[in-house]
Amino acid sequence: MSKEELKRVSDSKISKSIKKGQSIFEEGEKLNGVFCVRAGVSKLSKLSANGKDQIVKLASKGEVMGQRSVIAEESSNLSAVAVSDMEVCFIPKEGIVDTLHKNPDFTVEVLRHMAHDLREADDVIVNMSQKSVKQRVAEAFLYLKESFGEDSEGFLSVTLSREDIANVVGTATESCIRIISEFKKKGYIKTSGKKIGVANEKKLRDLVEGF
Amino acid sequence: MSKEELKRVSDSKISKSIKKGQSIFEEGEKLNGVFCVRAGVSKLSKLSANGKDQIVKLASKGEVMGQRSVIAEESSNLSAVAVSDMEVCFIPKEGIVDTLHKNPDFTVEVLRHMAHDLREADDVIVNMSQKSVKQRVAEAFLYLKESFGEDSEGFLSVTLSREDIANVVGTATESCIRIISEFKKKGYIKTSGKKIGVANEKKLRDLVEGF
DNA sequence: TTAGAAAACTGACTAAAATCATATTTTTGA
DNA sequence: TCAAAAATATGATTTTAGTCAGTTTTCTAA
Repeated sequence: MSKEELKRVSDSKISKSIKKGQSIFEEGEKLNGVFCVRAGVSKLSKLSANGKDQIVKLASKGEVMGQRSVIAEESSNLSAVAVSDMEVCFIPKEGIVDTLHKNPDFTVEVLRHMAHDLREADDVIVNMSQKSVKQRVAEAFLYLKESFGEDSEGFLSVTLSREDIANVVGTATESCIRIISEFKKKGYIKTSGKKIGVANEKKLRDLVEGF
Repeated sequence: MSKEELKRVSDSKISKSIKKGQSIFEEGEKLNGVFCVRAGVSKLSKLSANGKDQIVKLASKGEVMGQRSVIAEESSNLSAVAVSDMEVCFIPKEGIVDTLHKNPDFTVEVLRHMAHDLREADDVIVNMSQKSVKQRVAEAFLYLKESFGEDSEGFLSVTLSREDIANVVGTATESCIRIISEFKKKGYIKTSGKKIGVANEKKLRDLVEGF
Protein backbone atom coordinates (compact mmCIF):
# COMPACT_ATOMS: atom_id res chain seq x y z
CA MET A 1 0.00 0.00 0.00
CA SER A 2 1.34 0.68 1.44
CA LYS A 3 1.65 3.03 4.31
CA GLU A 4 -0.49 5.56 2.47
CA GLU A 5 -3.12 3.17 1.31
CA LEU A 6 -3.36 1.52 4.69
CA LYS A 7 -3.73 4.91 6.27
CA ARG A 8 -6.43 5.88 3.83
CA VAL A 9 -8.40 2.73 4.48
CA SER A 10 -7.84 3.06 8.16
CA ASP A 11 -8.85 6.70 8.32
CA SER A 12 -12.04 6.02 6.45
CA LYS A 13 -13.19 3.70 9.20
CA ILE A 14 -14.87 4.61 12.41
CA SER A 15 -12.53 4.33 15.31
CA LYS A 16 -13.90 2.66 18.41
CA SER A 17 -13.05 3.25 22.06
CA ILE A 18 -12.15 0.27 24.20
CA LYS A 19 -11.89 0.54 27.96
CA LYS A 20 -8.99 -0.99 29.84
CA GLY A 21 -9.69 -4.64 30.58
CA GLN A 22 -12.26 -4.96 27.83
CA SER A 23 -11.94 -7.77 25.29
CA ILE A 24 -11.51 -7.05 21.58
CA PHE A 25 -11.71 -10.60 20.34
CA GLU A 26 -11.47 -14.05 21.83
CA GLU A 27 -9.43 -17.14 21.11
CA GLY A 28 -11.39 -19.41 18.78
CA GLU A 29 -13.50 -16.56 17.41
CA LYS A 30 -13.90 -16.17 13.64
CA LEU A 31 -12.68 -12.73 12.72
CA ASN A 32 -14.22 -11.01 9.75
CA GLY A 33 -11.63 -8.30 9.65
CA VAL A 34 -8.53 -6.92 11.30
CA PHE A 35 -8.11 -4.34 14.04
CA CYS A 36 -5.68 -1.47 13.81
CA VAL A 37 -4.49 0.01 17.07
CA ARG A 38 -4.83 3.81 17.02
CA ALA A 39 -3.97 4.42 20.66
CA GLY A 40 -3.32 2.39 23.79
CA VAL A 41 -1.95 -1.12 24.18
CA SER A 42 -3.53 -4.55 23.85
CA LYS A 43 -2.26 -7.91 25.04
CA LEU A 44 -2.53 -10.89 22.70
CA SER A 45 -2.68 -14.06 24.72
CA LYS A 46 -3.44 -17.73 24.53
CA LEU A 47 -4.99 -19.84 27.25
CA SER A 48 -2.91 -22.88 28.17
CA ALA A 49 -4.20 -26.23 29.37
CA ASN A 50 -3.38 -25.42 33.00
CA GLY A 51 -5.65 -22.37 32.90
CA LYS A 52 -2.95 -19.73 32.65
CA ASP A 53 -2.79 -17.07 29.99
CA GLN A 54 0.40 -16.77 28.03
CA ILE A 55 0.88 -13.31 26.56
CA VAL A 56 2.45 -13.80 23.15
CA LYS A 57 2.61 -10.18 22.02
CA LEU A 58 1.73 -6.63 23.04
CA ALA A 59 0.31 -4.47 20.27
CA SER A 60 0.40 -0.68 20.30
CA LYS A 61 -0.23 2.24 17.97
CA GLY A 62 0.16 1.38 14.30
CA GLU A 63 0.03 -2.35 14.83
CA VAL A 64 -2.54 -4.64 13.30
CA MET A 65 -4.24 -7.46 15.17
CA GLY A 66 -5.95 -10.51 13.71
CA GLN A 67 -4.32 -10.43 10.28
CA ARG A 68 -2.80 -13.86 10.76
CA SER A 69 -6.22 -15.40 11.25
CA VAL A 70 -7.82 -13.47 8.41
CA ILE A 71 -5.06 -14.44 5.99
CA ALA A 72 -4.95 -18.08 6.98
CA GLU A 73 -8.75 -18.12 7.07
CA GLU A 74 -8.65 -19.77 10.46
CA SER A 75 -10.34 -18.78 13.68
CA SER A 76 -8.14 -16.71 15.95
CA ASN A 77 -5.53 -18.53 17.98
CA LEU A 78 -5.23 -15.59 20.35
CA SER A 79 -7.39 -13.35 22.52
CA ALA A 80 -6.97 -9.57 22.50
CA VAL A 81 -7.66 -7.61 25.67
CA ALA A 82 -7.00 -3.91 26.28
CA VAL A 83 -4.22 -3.26 28.76
CA SER A 84 -5.00 0.47 28.77
CA ASP A 85 -7.83 2.53 27.32
CA MET A 86 -7.64 2.17 23.56
CA GLU A 87 -8.77 3.46 20.22
CA VAL A 88 -9.00 0.80 17.53
CA CYS A 89 -10.44 0.75 14.05
CA PHE A 90 -11.79 -2.18 12.17
CA ILE A 91 -11.06 -3.13 8.56
CA PRO A 92 -13.40 -5.77 7.11
CA LYS A 93 -11.98 -8.94 5.66
CA GLU A 94 -13.35 -8.42 2.14
CA GLY A 95 -11.40 -5.25 1.55
CA ILE A 96 -8.20 -6.93 2.64
CA VAL A 97 -8.51 -10.17 0.72
CA ASP A 98 -9.45 -8.15 -2.32
CA THR A 99 -6.42 -5.88 -2.04
CA LEU A 100 -4.14 -8.84 -1.41
CA HIS A 101 -5.00 -10.30 -4.79
CA LYS A 102 -5.00 -7.01 -6.66
CA ASN A 103 -2.03 -5.20 -5.21
CA PRO A 104 1.10 -7.38 -5.16
CA ASP A 105 3.21 -4.66 -3.56
CA PHE A 106 0.83 -4.50 -0.65
CA THR A 107 0.90 -8.27 -0.31
CA VAL A 108 4.68 -8.33 -0.31
CA GLU A 109 4.61 -5.64 2.37
CA VAL A 110 2.29 -7.75 4.52
CA LEU A 111 4.47 -10.76 3.84
CA ARG A 112 7.55 -8.91 4.99
CA HIS A 113 5.80 -7.87 8.14
CA MET A 114 4.76 -11.39 8.88
CA ALA A 115 8.28 -12.66 8.19
CA HIS A 116 9.45 -10.23 10.81
CA ASP A 117 6.84 -11.40 13.32
CA LEU A 118 7.94 -14.96 12.69
CA ARG A 119 11.53 -14.10 13.46
CA GLU A 120 10.46 -12.49 16.70
CA ALA A 121 8.45 -15.56 17.57
CA ASP A 122 11.54 -17.75 17.00
CA ASP A 123 13.48 -15.52 19.36
CA VAL A 124 10.78 -15.81 22.00
CA ILE A 125 10.87 -19.60 21.72
CA VAL A 126 14.60 -19.63 22.36
CA ASN A 127 14.28 -17.22 25.28
CA MET A 128 11.51 -19.22 26.85
CA SER A 129 13.36 -22.48 26.66
CA GLN A 130 16.92 -21.40 27.35
CA LYS A 131 16.75 -18.50 29.78
CA SER A 132 15.93 -18.46 33.48
CA VAL A 133 12.86 -16.71 34.81
CA LYS A 134 15.07 -13.96 36.21
CA GLN A 135 16.63 -13.36 32.81
CA ARG A 136 13.24 -13.31 31.16
CA VAL A 137 11.88 -10.77 33.64
CA ALA A 138 14.90 -8.55 33.04
CA GLU A 139 14.42 -8.91 29.32
CA ALA A 140 10.73 -8.06 29.62
CA PHE A 141 11.53 -4.69 31.23
CA LEU A 142 14.13 -3.89 28.58
CA TYR A 143 11.64 -4.85 25.90
CA LEU A 144 8.89 -2.71 27.40
CA LYS A 145 11.21 0.26 27.61
CA GLU A 146 12.47 -0.17 24.07
CA SER A 147 9.11 -0.83 22.47
CA PHE A 148 6.81 1.53 24.31
CA GLY A 149 9.13 4.09 25.80
CA GLU A 150 9.07 5.82 29.15
CA ASP A 151 7.47 8.93 30.62
CA SER A 152 9.20 12.11 31.71
CA GLU A 153 10.10 10.59 35.06
CA GLY A 154 11.66 7.49 33.57
CA PHE A 155 8.82 5.08 34.23
CA LEU A 156 7.63 2.65 31.58
CA SER A 157 4.78 4.02 29.49
CA VAL A 158 2.89 0.73 29.58
CA THR A 159 1.76 -0.26 33.02
CA LEU A 160 1.14 -3.96 33.40
CA SER A 161 -0.09 -5.75 36.49
CA ARG A 162 2.34 -8.18 38.12
CA GLU A 163 0.14 -10.96 36.85
CA ASP A 164 0.41 -9.67 33.27
CA ILE A 165 4.18 -9.42 33.56
CA ALA A 166 4.21 -13.00 34.84
CA ASN A 167 2.11 -14.01 31.85
CA VAL A 168 4.49 -12.34 29.42
CA VAL A 169 7.43 -14.09 31.04
CA GLY A 170 5.62 -17.37 31.48
CA THR A 171 6.00 -17.82 35.20
CA ALA A 172 3.97 -17.85 38.42
CA THR A 173 2.81 -14.45 39.65
CA GLU A 174 4.54 -14.96 43.01
CA SER A 175 7.85 -15.78 41.36
CA CYS A 176 7.53 -12.67 39.25
CA ILE A 177 6.80 -10.49 42.29
CA ARG A 178 9.79 -11.92 44.14
CA ILE A 179 12.09 -11.12 41.25
CA ILE A 180 10.70 -7.60 40.96
CA SER A 181 11.38 -7.07 44.68
CA GLU A 182 14.91 -8.35 44.23
CA PHE A 183 15.58 -6.10 41.22
CA LYS A 184 14.25 -3.15 43.16
CA LYS A 185 16.43 -3.94 46.17
CA LYS A 186 19.47 -4.20 43.90
CA GLY A 187 18.60 -0.92 42.21
CA TYR A 188 18.05 -2.38 38.74
CA ILE A 189 14.54 -0.98 38.62
CA LYS A 190 12.51 1.62 40.48
CA THR A 191 8.83 1.65 41.30
CA SER A 192 6.18 4.18 42.16
CA GLY A 193 2.82 2.64 42.85
CA LYS A 194 2.11 0.37 39.93
CA LYS A 195 4.63 2.12 37.74
CA ILE A 196 7.96 0.49 37.08
CA GLY A 197 11.05 2.11 35.61
CA VAL A 198 14.41 0.82 34.42
CA ALA A 199 17.04 2.24 36.78
CA ASN A 200 20.16 0.38 35.69
CA GLU A 201 19.88 -0.77 32.13
CA LYS A 202 23.39 -2.14 31.97
CA LYS A 203 22.89 -4.44 34.93
CA LEU A 204 19.67 -5.76 33.43
CA ARG A 205 21.40 -6.34 30.12
CA ASP A 206 24.30 -8.16 31.77
CA LEU A 207 21.85 -10.37 33.57
CA VAL A 208 20.06 -11.24 30.33
CA GLU A 209 23.39 -12.08 28.69
CA GLY A 210 24.21 -14.39 31.56
CA PHE A 211 26.75 -12.47 33.65
CA MET B 1 1.95 -21.20 -8.10
CA SER B 2 1.40 -22.55 -7.17
CA LYS B 3 2.08 -26.20 -6.56
CA GLU B 4 2.71 -26.65 -10.26
CA GLU B 5 4.85 -23.60 -10.74
CA LEU B 6 6.88 -24.32 -7.64
CA LYS B 7 7.40 -27.84 -8.86
CA ARG B 8 8.47 -26.61 -12.27
CA VAL B 9 10.99 -24.20 -10.81
CA SER B 10 12.16 -26.79 -8.37
CA ASP B 11 12.55 -29.53 -10.96
CA SER B 12 14.58 -27.30 -13.22
CA LYS B 13 17.24 -26.97 -10.56
CA ILE B 14 20.00 -29.35 -9.79
CA SER B 15 19.35 -31.24 -6.64
CA LYS B 16 22.24 -31.54 -4.23
CA SER B 17 23.09 -34.33 -1.81
CA ILE B 18 23.76 -33.46 1.80
CA LYS B 19 25.22 -35.96 4.20
CA LYS B 20 23.82 -36.41 7.68
CA GLY B 21 25.37 -33.89 10.06
CA GLN B 22 26.38 -31.54 7.26
CA SER B 23 25.36 -27.89 7.45
CA ILE B 24 23.15 -26.31 4.79
CA PHE B 25 23.33 -22.75 6.07
CA GLU B 26 24.37 -20.99 9.23
CA GLU B 27 22.76 -18.50 11.57
CA GLY B 28 23.75 -14.99 10.52
CA GLU B 29 24.50 -16.00 6.95
CA LYS B 30 23.03 -13.99 4.08
CA LEU B 31 20.99 -16.33 1.93
CA ASN B 32 20.68 -15.63 -1.75
CA GLY B 33 17.95 -18.12 -2.25
CA VAL B 34 15.80 -20.73 -0.59
CA PHE B 35 16.29 -24.46 -0.18
CA CYS B 36 13.60 -27.01 -0.95
CA VAL B 37 13.82 -30.32 0.80
CA ARG B 38 13.47 -33.18 -1.69
CA ALA B 39 14.33 -35.98 0.72
CA GLY B 40 15.54 -36.41 4.28
CA VAL B 41 15.09 -34.14 7.29
CA SER B 42 16.84 -30.99 8.43
CA LYS B 43 16.84 -29.32 11.83
CA LEU B 44 16.46 -25.55 11.97
CA SER B 45 18.05 -24.27 15.14
CA LYS B 46 19.23 -21.16 16.88
CA LEU B 47 22.18 -20.90 19.23
CA SER B 48 21.30 -19.45 22.62
CA ALA B 49 23.53 -17.37 24.85
CA ASN B 50 24.35 -20.34 27.08
CA GLY B 51 25.78 -22.22 24.12
CA LYS B 52 22.88 -24.57 23.60
CA ASP B 53 21.07 -25.07 20.33
CA GLN B 54 17.33 -24.69 20.35
CA ILE B 55 15.67 -26.58 17.52
CA VAL B 56 12.81 -24.43 16.32
CA LYS B 57 11.56 -26.59 13.47
CA LEU B 58 12.23 -29.80 11.57
CA ALA B 59 11.83 -29.58 7.80
CA SER B 60 11.16 -32.57 5.59
CA LYS B 61 10.16 -33.35 2.01
CA GLY B 62 8.27 -30.55 0.31
CA GLU B 63 9.22 -27.92 2.86
CA VAL B 64 11.12 -24.78 2.07
CA MET B 65 13.93 -23.40 4.21
CA GLY B 66 15.24 -19.87 4.33
CA GLN B 67 12.20 -18.15 2.81
CA ARG B 68 11.68 -16.00 5.89
CA SER B 69 15.14 -14.49 5.57
CA VAL B 70 14.88 -14.02 1.81
CA ILE B 71 11.51 -12.30 2.10
CA ALA B 72 12.46 -10.06 5.01
CA GLU B 73 15.83 -9.41 3.36
CA GLU B 74 17.58 -10.18 6.61
CA SER B 75 20.37 -12.60 7.32
CA SER B 76 19.17 -15.96 8.55
CA ASN B 77 18.14 -16.24 12.16
CA LEU B 78 18.49 -20.00 12.05
CA SER B 79 21.02 -22.67 11.11
CA ALA B 80 20.02 -25.65 9.02
CA VAL B 81 21.78 -28.97 9.58
CA ALA B 82 20.88 -32.33 8.03
CA VAL B 83 19.52 -34.83 10.53
CA SER B 84 19.60 -37.59 7.92
CA ASP B 85 21.08 -37.84 4.44
CA MET B 86 19.23 -35.34 2.30
CA GLU B 87 18.46 -34.14 -1.18
CA VAL B 88 17.85 -30.42 -1.44
CA CYS B 89 17.50 -28.04 -4.32
CA PHE B 90 18.28 -24.37 -4.40
CA ILE B 91 16.11 -21.61 -5.84
CA PRO B 92 17.88 -18.27 -6.27
CA LYS B 93 16.49 -15.16 -4.62
CA GLU B 94 15.92 -13.24 -7.86
CA GLY B 95 13.48 -15.73 -9.26
CA ILE B 96 11.48 -15.63 -6.06
CA VAL B 97 11.37 -11.88 -5.51
CA ASP B 98 10.42 -11.50 -9.12
CA THR B 99 7.58 -13.99 -8.90
CA LEU B 100 6.36 -12.43 -5.66
CA HIS B 101 5.78 -9.12 -7.38
CA LYS B 102 4.35 -10.58 -10.58
CA ASN B 103 2.17 -13.37 -9.35
CA PRO B 104 -0.17 -12.24 -6.58
CA ASP B 105 -1.72 -15.67 -6.20
CA PHE B 106 1.68 -17.13 -5.48
CA THR B 107 2.40 -14.39 -2.97
CA VAL B 108 -0.88 -14.97 -1.18
CA GLU B 109 -0.04 -18.66 -1.08
CA VAL B 110 3.32 -17.92 0.51
CA LEU B 111 1.62 -15.52 2.90
CA ARG B 112 -0.86 -18.18 3.97
CA HIS B 113 1.94 -20.58 4.58
CA MET B 114 3.79 -18.09 6.72
CA ALA B 115 0.61 -17.28 8.64
CA HIS B 116 0.39 -20.95 9.42
CA ASP B 117 4.01 -21.10 10.57
CA LEU B 118 3.36 -18.13 12.82
CA ARG B 119 0.44 -19.86 14.46
CA GLU B 120 2.59 -22.90 15.08
CA ALA B 121 5.26 -20.69 16.59
CA ASP B 122 2.68 -19.18 18.96
CA ASP B 123 1.69 -22.66 20.04
CA VAL B 124 5.30 -23.59 20.67
CA ILE B 125 5.75 -20.49 22.82
CA VAL B 126 2.81 -21.50 24.99
CA ASN B 127 4.02 -25.09 25.26
CA MET B 128 7.50 -24.01 26.20
CA SER B 129 6.37 -21.70 28.93
CA GLN B 130 3.41 -23.55 30.38
CA LYS B 131 4.19 -27.23 30.09
CA SER B 132 6.58 -29.36 32.09
CA VAL B 133 9.60 -30.98 30.47
CA LYS B 134 7.88 -34.35 30.73
CA GLN B 135 4.85 -33.05 28.88
CA ARG B 136 7.03 -31.51 26.21
CA VAL B 137 8.96 -34.73 25.65
CA ALA B 138 5.69 -36.65 25.30
CA GLU B 139 4.45 -34.04 22.88
CA ALA B 140 7.65 -34.23 20.86
CA PHE B 141 7.16 -37.95 20.24
CA LEU B 142 3.56 -37.45 19.21
CA TYR B 143 4.63 -34.65 16.91
CA LEU B 144 7.37 -36.75 15.33
CA LYS B 145 4.98 -39.60 14.75
CA GLU B 146 2.31 -37.36 13.28
CA SER B 147 4.60 -35.29 11.09
CA PHE B 148 7.08 -37.84 9.81
CA GLY B 149 5.32 -41.15 10.28
CA GLU B 150 6.66 -44.49 11.38
CA ASP B 151 8.23 -47.52 9.72
CA SER B 152 6.70 -50.96 9.29
CA GLU B 153 7.74 -51.95 12.82
CA GLY B 154 6.20 -48.91 14.45
CA PHE B 155 9.36 -46.91 15.02
CA LEU B 156 9.55 -43.22 14.21
CA SER B 157 10.84 -42.52 10.72
CA VAL B 158 13.06 -39.68 11.92
CA THR B 159 15.81 -40.77 14.23
CA LEU B 160 17.10 -38.01 16.44
CA SER B 161 19.89 -38.24 18.98
CA ARG B 162 18.90 -37.75 22.62
CA GLU B 163 20.68 -34.44 22.47
CA ASP B 164 18.59 -33.35 19.48
CA ILE B 165 15.40 -34.38 21.24
CA ALA B 166 16.54 -32.37 24.26
CA ASN B 167 17.15 -29.42 21.95
CA VAL B 168 13.69 -29.67 20.46
CA VAL B 169 12.16 -29.81 23.92
CA GLY B 170 14.46 -27.18 25.36
CA THR B 171 15.92 -29.12 28.24
CA ALA B 172 19.18 -30.67 29.43
CA THR B 173 20.22 -33.85 27.65
CA GLU B 174 20.34 -35.77 30.94
CA SER B 175 16.82 -34.74 31.86
CA CYS B 176 15.64 -35.84 28.46
CA ILE B 177 17.34 -39.24 28.76
CA ARG B 178 15.84 -39.76 32.20
CA ILE B 179 12.35 -39.08 30.90
CA ILE B 180 12.88 -41.39 27.94
CA SER B 181 13.94 -44.15 30.34
CA GLU B 182 10.87 -43.51 32.45
CA PHE B 183 8.52 -43.59 29.44
CA LYS B 184 10.10 -46.83 28.29
CA LYS B 185 9.76 -48.39 31.73
CA LYS B 186 6.10 -47.38 31.81
CA GLY B 187 5.52 -48.76 28.33
CA TYR B 188 4.62 -45.45 26.71
CA ILE B 189 7.40 -45.84 24.15
CA LYS B 190 9.61 -48.65 22.86
CA THR B 191 13.20 -48.48 21.69
CA SER B 192 15.49 -50.52 19.51
CA GLY B 193 18.99 -49.15 19.34
CA LYS B 194 18.61 -45.49 18.51
CA LYS B 195 15.12 -45.99 17.17
CA ILE B 196 12.16 -44.89 19.25
CA GLY B 197 8.53 -45.81 18.72
CA VAL B 198 5.27 -44.68 20.29
CA ALA B 199 3.85 -47.67 22.17
CA ASN B 200 0.94 -46.12 24.02
CA GLU B 201 -0.30 -43.04 22.27
CA LYS B 202 -3.22 -42.52 24.62
CA LYS B 203 -1.02 -42.42 27.72
CA LEU B 204 1.28 -39.91 26.05
CA ARG B 205 -1.68 -37.78 25.06
CA ASP B 206 -3.13 -37.87 28.57
CA LEU B 207 0.21 -36.78 29.94
CA VAL B 208 0.37 -33.83 27.54
CA GLU B 209 -3.15 -32.81 28.53
CA GLY B 210 -2.16 -32.86 32.17
CA PHE B 211 -3.70 -36.05 33.56
C1' DT C 1 -15.86 7.21 53.44
C1' DT C 2 -15.55 3.01 53.98
C1' DA C 3 -16.31 -2.05 53.53
C1' DG C 4 -15.15 -5.47 50.47
C1' DA C 5 -12.53 -7.08 46.70
C1' DA C 6 -8.56 -7.35 44.13
C1' DA C 7 -3.74 -6.94 43.74
C1' DA C 8 0.70 -7.05 45.73
C1' DC C 9 3.63 -9.13 48.81
C1' DT C 10 6.10 -12.56 52.04
C1' DG C 11 7.35 -16.93 54.09
C1' DA C 12 7.60 -21.92 54.30
C1' DC C 13 7.62 -25.87 51.86
C1' DT C 14 7.69 -28.90 47.77
C1' DA C 15 8.54 -30.24 43.24
C1' DA C 16 10.97 -29.92 39.02
C1' DA C 17 14.86 -29.64 36.54
C1' DA C 18 19.86 -28.46 36.07
C1' DT C 19 24.36 -29.63 37.15
C1' DC C 20 28.23 -32.43 38.22
C1' DA C 21 30.36 -36.79 38.37
C1' DT C 22 31.04 -41.04 36.56
C1' DA C 23 29.91 -45.47 34.33
C1' DT C 24 28.53 -48.02 30.38
C1' DT C 25 27.49 -48.70 25.67
C1' DT C 26 27.81 -47.66 20.85
C1' DT C 27 29.98 -45.80 16.95
C1' DT C 28 33.71 -44.72 14.13
C1' DG C 29 37.95 -44.26 11.83
C1' DA C 30 42.73 -45.68 11.37
C1' DT D 1 39.46 -55.18 14.87
C1' DC D 2 40.45 -52.35 18.16
C1' DA D 3 41.35 -47.99 20.56
C1' DA D 4 39.47 -43.57 21.04
C1' DA D 5 35.62 -40.77 20.86
C1' DA D 6 30.93 -39.92 21.17
C1' DA D 7 26.50 -41.02 22.86
C1' DT D 8 23.72 -42.91 26.36
C1' DA D 9 22.73 -43.82 31.00
C1' DT D 10 22.44 -43.29 36.09
C1' DG D 11 23.29 -41.42 40.80
C1' DA D 12 23.91 -37.60 43.99
C1' DT D 13 23.38 -32.92 44.85
C1' DT D 14 22.05 -28.18 44.13
C1' DT D 15 19.44 -24.70 42.17
C1' DT D 16 15.35 -22.88 40.49
C1' DA D 17 10.76 -22.16 40.38
C1' DG D 18 6.04 -23.51 41.76
C1' DT D 19 2.57 -24.07 45.27
C1' DC D 20 0.10 -23.06 49.34
C1' DA D 21 -1.12 -20.18 53.06
C1' DG D 22 -1.61 -16.03 54.91
C1' DT D 23 -0.78 -10.70 55.38
C1' DT D 24 -0.71 -6.11 53.82
C1' DT D 25 -1.76 -2.68 50.60
C1' DT D 26 -4.39 -0.58 47.04
C1' DC D 27 -8.40 0.07 44.45
C1' DT D 28 -13.29 0.45 43.81
C1' DA D 29 -18.10 0.88 44.11
C1' DA D 30 -22.00 1.48 47.15
